[in-house]
Amino acid sequence: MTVTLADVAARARVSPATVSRVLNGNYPVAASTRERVLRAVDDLDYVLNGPASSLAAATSDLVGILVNDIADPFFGIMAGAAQTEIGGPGDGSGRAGGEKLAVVCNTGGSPERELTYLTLLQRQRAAAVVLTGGAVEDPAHRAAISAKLTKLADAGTRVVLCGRPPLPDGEAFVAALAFDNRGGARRLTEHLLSLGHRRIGYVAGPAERTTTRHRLEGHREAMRAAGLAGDGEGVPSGGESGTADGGSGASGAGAAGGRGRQGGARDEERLTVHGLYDRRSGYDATLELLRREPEVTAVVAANDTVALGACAAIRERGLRIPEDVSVAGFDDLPFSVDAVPALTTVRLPLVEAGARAGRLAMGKETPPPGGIATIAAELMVRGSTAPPRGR
Amino acid sequence: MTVTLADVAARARVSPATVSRVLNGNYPVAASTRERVLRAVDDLDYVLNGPASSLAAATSDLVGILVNDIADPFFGIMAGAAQTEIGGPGDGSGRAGGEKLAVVCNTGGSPERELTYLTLLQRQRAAAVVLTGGAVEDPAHRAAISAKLTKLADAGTRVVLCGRPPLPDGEAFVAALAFDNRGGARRLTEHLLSLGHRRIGYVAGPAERTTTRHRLEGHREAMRAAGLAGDGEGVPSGGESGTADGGSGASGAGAAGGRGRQGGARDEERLTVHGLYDRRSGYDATLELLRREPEVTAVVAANDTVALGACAAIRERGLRIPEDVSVAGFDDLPFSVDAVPALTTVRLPLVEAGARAGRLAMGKETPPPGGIATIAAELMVRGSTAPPRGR
DNA sequence: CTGTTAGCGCATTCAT
DNA sequence: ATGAATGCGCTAACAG
Repeated sequence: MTVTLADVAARARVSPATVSRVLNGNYPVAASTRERVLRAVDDLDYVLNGPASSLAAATSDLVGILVNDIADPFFGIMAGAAQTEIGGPGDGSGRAGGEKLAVVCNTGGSPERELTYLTLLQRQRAAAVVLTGGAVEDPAHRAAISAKLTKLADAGTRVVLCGRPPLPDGEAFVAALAFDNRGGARRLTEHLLSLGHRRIGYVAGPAERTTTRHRLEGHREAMRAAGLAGDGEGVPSGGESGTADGGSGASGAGAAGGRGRQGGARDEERLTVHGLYDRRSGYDATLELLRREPEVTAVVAANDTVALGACAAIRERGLRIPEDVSVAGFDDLPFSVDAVPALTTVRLPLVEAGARAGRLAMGKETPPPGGIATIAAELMVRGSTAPPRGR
Repeated sequence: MTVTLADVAARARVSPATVSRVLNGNYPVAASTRERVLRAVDDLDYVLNGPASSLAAATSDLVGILVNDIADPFFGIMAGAAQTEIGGPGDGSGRAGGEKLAVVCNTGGSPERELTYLTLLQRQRAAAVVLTGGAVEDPAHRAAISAKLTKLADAGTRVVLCGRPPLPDGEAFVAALAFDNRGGARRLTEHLLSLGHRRIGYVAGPAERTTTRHRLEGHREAMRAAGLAGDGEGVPSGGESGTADGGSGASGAGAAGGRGRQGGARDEERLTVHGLYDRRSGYDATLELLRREPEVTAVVAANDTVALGACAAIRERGLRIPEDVSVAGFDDLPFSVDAVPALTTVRLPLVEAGARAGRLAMGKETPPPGGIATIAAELMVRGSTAPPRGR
C-alpha cells in the first residue's frame, strides 16, 4: 500500500542503501544514479517515513519553540522569526528536503504544560528546543524544568533560551538570550521622573514571573534613586510586607507642588497592582490603582497590551491622556505606535532575538561568550507621556 | 546509555509487551503489575521513544496546525484554542501520557511553505492537520494542496479546515469550518449605507486570497444593492477591467446631498486598494485611497489590523474619526475595542471555531452534516462609524 | 491477564 | 561508488 524506500530502490535498480544516501545527501553518489533515484522518487511519489528514519538515525528533524501565549504578538513575533530561520526558505517543490520541522507549542503560561511539552519533545528526540519568554519562579517548577532541560541536552537536543534569563543552577543550554528588562524599565521610569512625575502607579504582571520581577525592579530602582520609595527588596508577594515607614521620609528629591509626598515601602506597594499580561487585567488593575490613589499622574504598565487596558480605564474615569495621566507600556508591539495618543514604551528587538535564537538552535551561529547574551531595550518616547498637570 | 522499554520490563520483572500495554493504557493489565511497571518507569526515568513507537504503530501523536501568520492574533487565538483542545489539560506530572503533541506551523502565507509543512507532517505520519485561514486561489497551488490533502487523508491523517472554505474539487477532509466573511462584510457595509455614506473606500487584503475575495464581494453586494456600483463580477485583478459606465447611472438609492455621485464599475475599482493584512499596508493603502478620492466619507478595511493603519493615515491627513471619515474593520480582535474611537467591526468567534476545529481533529466531535459548517459573523457597531458630515 | 514472536522502514557499518 | 546485512525500540498479533 504505502511506498517505501525499497520500492524506490527497486524502481531505480539500486540498493536501498543508495536511495538513502541520495535522500540524505551526505555521502558521495554518482550523478547518474542520483538522477535515476530522484526520478523514481518522483514517479512513485515517495515520502520518507519520518519515524523510521528518526529511529534508525536516533535523531529527528523536529525543533520545538515554546511560548507562553500564542495569541500574544510578543510571542508570535519571536516565534515567527525563529521559525523562519529554522524552517529554511523551502525549495518551493513541496518535496521537503533537509528541512527541519519548526513547530511552536503554546504553554499558556502553565508550568505543567511547559513540562509536558518538553517531555513530548524529548520523546520525539527533538533536534532542538527554544524556550521563549519569562520563567515561573516557583522553586519546584524551576528545578523540574532545569532537570528536564539537562536531560534534553544530554540526549543531544540543543536548548536555547530566548527572552528568558538563564537559571542560577547552571542548566545545560547552548545559549541564553536575555532581554534587559530591568534596564529598560529603569530608563522608562527615569523618563517619567524627568518629566516631573512623582506619583507613578505600576500595573505589574503576574507576581511569580521573572519578566514581571525584573521590570518591576527596574521601575523601583529608578523610583528609589529619586528618593521616592522605601528600601524593601524584590517583589513583595502582595501581603503585609511593608516596612512601616509610610509617608514620613524627608529625603529631598524635589517633589513638585504642595501635594508631593515622599513615598515609603508602603507607598511602593500601594502603587503597585499585579495582574495578568492581558488587556482586561490592565483595565481592572488600573481601576483599582485609581481607586487606591486618585492622584497618580502616571501609570506604567507591565507591557503594551496591559497599557491599552490602562488607557481604557483612565478614560473611563474621565481623565485625559497624557494631560491628566501619562501612560507607558513595554515591548513596543506593532499596534503601540497606532494607539491614540501613541504609546511611550520600551522597544525590544523581538524579531532579531527570535531569529538569533533560531540560528543558535540550528547551530548556524556561534553562541555568545559564556552562552549568555543580554539584549538591549530601547526607550521609545511618544505622545502618551507628558509633564504632569500644573508643571 | 539510554534506557529502553526492555530495561523497564526487566526491572519490573514483566515482559516488554506488558510495559507497552501499561504505557498505552489501551489494554487490560492487573493493577498490581501496572503499579510495579509505573514505579520502574519512574525509577529509571524512562521516556518513551516516539519514533520507535510511531514506526511500530504506524501512527504518531503529532497534530499540526497551519497558520498564515503567527504574529497575527487572528491566527494566534484560533491556534491557541485548537491547541488547548488537542493537547488536553495535561496531568501535571510532566510525564506526558496519551497526549497529542499539538504544534503550530507558520506558513507566512506562502503556498510553498504551506506545501512544505504538509509534506513534513505527512512524513511524520501526523495524526491530524488543521489548516486555518484563507487559501491562496492560484489554480496550481490549489491543485497541489488538494492532492496533498487527499494523500494525507488516505494515509489516515484527519484533515480539518478552520476559517478556510472547502475547495470545489472535493478534497478529503473531516470537516470544514468556514466563516461567513461575505455575509459579515455585507452587513457591515449596509450599516455604513444606512448611516448615509455613499462614497465608501475599501482597503482590501492580498488579491489572491479567498478571505479577501469574500469580504470584498460582500462589500460590493451591499454597494450594488444600493445602486452604488457597476455590475462587474468577482475581484478585478487591478487592471482596466471597468465596464465603462462611469458616473452615468441613475438608479435611485437616494444619494444624500448635492455631491453624491452614483458609482460605476470604474468607481468600484478606484475605491478599492489592495495590500497585505498588516498595519503598514493599511496605512499606505489608505493614503493612496485618500489621494484617489479625497471625498470618501468612510473606509472599510480588510481587517482590524489594517483598520488601525487606516486610522493613522486618516489622522495624518488632518481628518477626524468618525466626524470626517468613518472607519470599520473586521475580526474584532481584542485590541479593537480599545482603539480610539472604538472600532466598528465584524466579530468572528475565533476561540469557538478554533476549539471546535481542535475537537474535530481529535475525533471528539462529530462533523457537521456534509462536513461543512458556516460560522456566523456578528456586526459590532462602535464609535468609529457615524453619519457622514452634513447629514 | 501476560509472555513470545515478528516485523515496522530506514541508516548504517562493513564489504566490495 | 555501491550492495548486503544488522539493528534502532517499540507494538501487534498470537498464544497460553
